[in-house]
Amino acid sequence: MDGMARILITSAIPYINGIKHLGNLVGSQLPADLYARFQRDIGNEVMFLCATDEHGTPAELAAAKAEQPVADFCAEMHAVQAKIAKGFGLSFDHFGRSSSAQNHALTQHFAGKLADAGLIREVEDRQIYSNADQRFLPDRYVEGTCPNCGFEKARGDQCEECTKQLDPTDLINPRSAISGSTDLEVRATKHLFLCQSQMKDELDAWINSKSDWPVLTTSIAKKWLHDGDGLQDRGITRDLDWGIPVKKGDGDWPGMEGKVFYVWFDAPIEYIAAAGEWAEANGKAEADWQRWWRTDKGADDVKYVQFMGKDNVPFHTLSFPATILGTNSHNEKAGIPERWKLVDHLKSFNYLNYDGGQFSTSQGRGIFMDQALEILPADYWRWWLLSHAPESSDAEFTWENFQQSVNKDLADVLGNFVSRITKFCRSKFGEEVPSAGEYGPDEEALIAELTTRIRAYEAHMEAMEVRKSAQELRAIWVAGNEYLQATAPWSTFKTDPDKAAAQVRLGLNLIPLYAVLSAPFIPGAADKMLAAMGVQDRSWPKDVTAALSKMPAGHGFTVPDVLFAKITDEQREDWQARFAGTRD
RNA sequence: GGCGCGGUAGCUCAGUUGGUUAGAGCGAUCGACUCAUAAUCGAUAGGUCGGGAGUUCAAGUCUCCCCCACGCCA
Repeated sequence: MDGMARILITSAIPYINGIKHLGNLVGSQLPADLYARFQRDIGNEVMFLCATDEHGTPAELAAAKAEQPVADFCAEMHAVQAKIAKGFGLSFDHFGRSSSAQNHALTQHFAGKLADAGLIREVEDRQIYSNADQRFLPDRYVEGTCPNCGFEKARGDQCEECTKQLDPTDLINPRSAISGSTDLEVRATKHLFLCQSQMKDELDAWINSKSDWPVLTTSIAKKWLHDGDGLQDRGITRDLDWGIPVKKGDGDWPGMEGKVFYVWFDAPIEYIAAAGEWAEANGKAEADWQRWWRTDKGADDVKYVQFMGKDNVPFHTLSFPATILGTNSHNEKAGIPERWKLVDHLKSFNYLNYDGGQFSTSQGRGIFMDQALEILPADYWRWWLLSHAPESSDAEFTWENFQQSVNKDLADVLGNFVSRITKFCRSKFGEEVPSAGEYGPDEEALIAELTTRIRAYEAHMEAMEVRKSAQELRAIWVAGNEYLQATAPWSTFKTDPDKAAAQVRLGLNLIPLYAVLSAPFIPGAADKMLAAMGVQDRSWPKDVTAALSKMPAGHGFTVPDVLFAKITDEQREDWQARFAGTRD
């Protein structure tokens, strides 16, 4: 916190196909937002980027189901996701789209660089083509009878009944999962593979240098690096219409006409492209976004942090870095200055389960982001999800736990604190900060405790220790209640009104302090607190004594409405029943 | 089957490079207060740290075996 640091933050980009559930939210976007808000609040320069991941077969099929052109479908779903993200207070500097012109250009650019570097090879392959659908079918979109167990709805990649790995050509009576057509044929096709295996040692050394990354992150990466025959090359193209056309930079790629890049290749590049979209949307120059991503153009002092669920770790620790490292080392050899930023810290999360099972997008099981906002304000969800973030292991959402935590932490400890001190002041001194009395040992002790705790809170936030941060913040709220309980201004008032005035003055000043500290977790309530207190100064409490004088004697305020209404047993039971099944 | 992450009070979790009587929040019980959203504050109870063996002066913390849950891969 000495000097202004520059922090680049990206959250795993959600797939365009439908609204995400709370498990997705807590695994990437929400903790990323917490970190972004905190870094901004302590005065650092932040670029927080996210986007929708729009390419691939699932998007095409969802669009077909909605009877829409896929581009229209994506545009519509992007708007829906953007609106919900806003509803949750996700403070992206830009929420982009992997289908953007910027991503097309960059993806083709990187592919060209990798080809120049000798890191791309062409592979002849035979794939199932559906004449009725007029398209190649990805393995899992071929259905048929399992040759192993006879299950009639086995998928071309694996039989879900006997779990045997399959090749689509193994299936008996194969048919298209899209149209049901049996008019299928095997056709020869050609695909590009990224030669990750060539970069195994470089990636290994890089991962090994990251001693401060979560164990979850490095263990997944090392497993992929060393398991079996080691890191495998991966196909980066597909025979689809919807996607980024395969090109070598600006030029054509002979033999690859009509093919597009595979989503996992273009999706992470969208992190970079989103910065370009940000620049375009805000009337900025190329240099303005490049200073975040190009180490040869000012991004050297940027700290880049990624947030994601554990399922995304392999792509972010191996495939995307292979793209960046391969490009950079090629440029170095060729004497080209262009260098791209690699991730500095990768914060990964386990899964959040729902009431004894998994959240499931495909089965519609659990609570989805739009539904969550329909029943409660974002702050309730933000607080519970973040204070129970699945950091060390999978975590579980239950309605009982949610009700209990939220009622206790938000309504009783924080909300009621604001309520009790403002109402007491109003009844004894009116709606302005009383001026009489001086601070004494009780107040000094409180300030000392708060200082210690705030420093601990900052350290946890800086380290992205989400649960610990929440715990410390809660302890800071509790300290206010302890102070009131110990000094008891309602008693003091009877014998020494001046002293009570000083106690109330301090109590009131805790509200804007709490608002600023809590804003990364519960931005909505923080705004309400500051507004009610008539405080515009949102500066971070580097000095607690100074921070506790934002409401000087005579400063007017209003008693805010109840900050957090409690969740009643009836509501809980109602929601429990409503979200017990699956969504259509 | 292989690998990975976990298995610590009723519940959710902390436990740094092995070191005095294993901690927190919630819940429970008791008490204090009555300003407040029947809120708050304090105290107490509750754990052979999944099981077993080993290393060590000393192990929740290291080693080995086993059991359970979850995940990834075959």
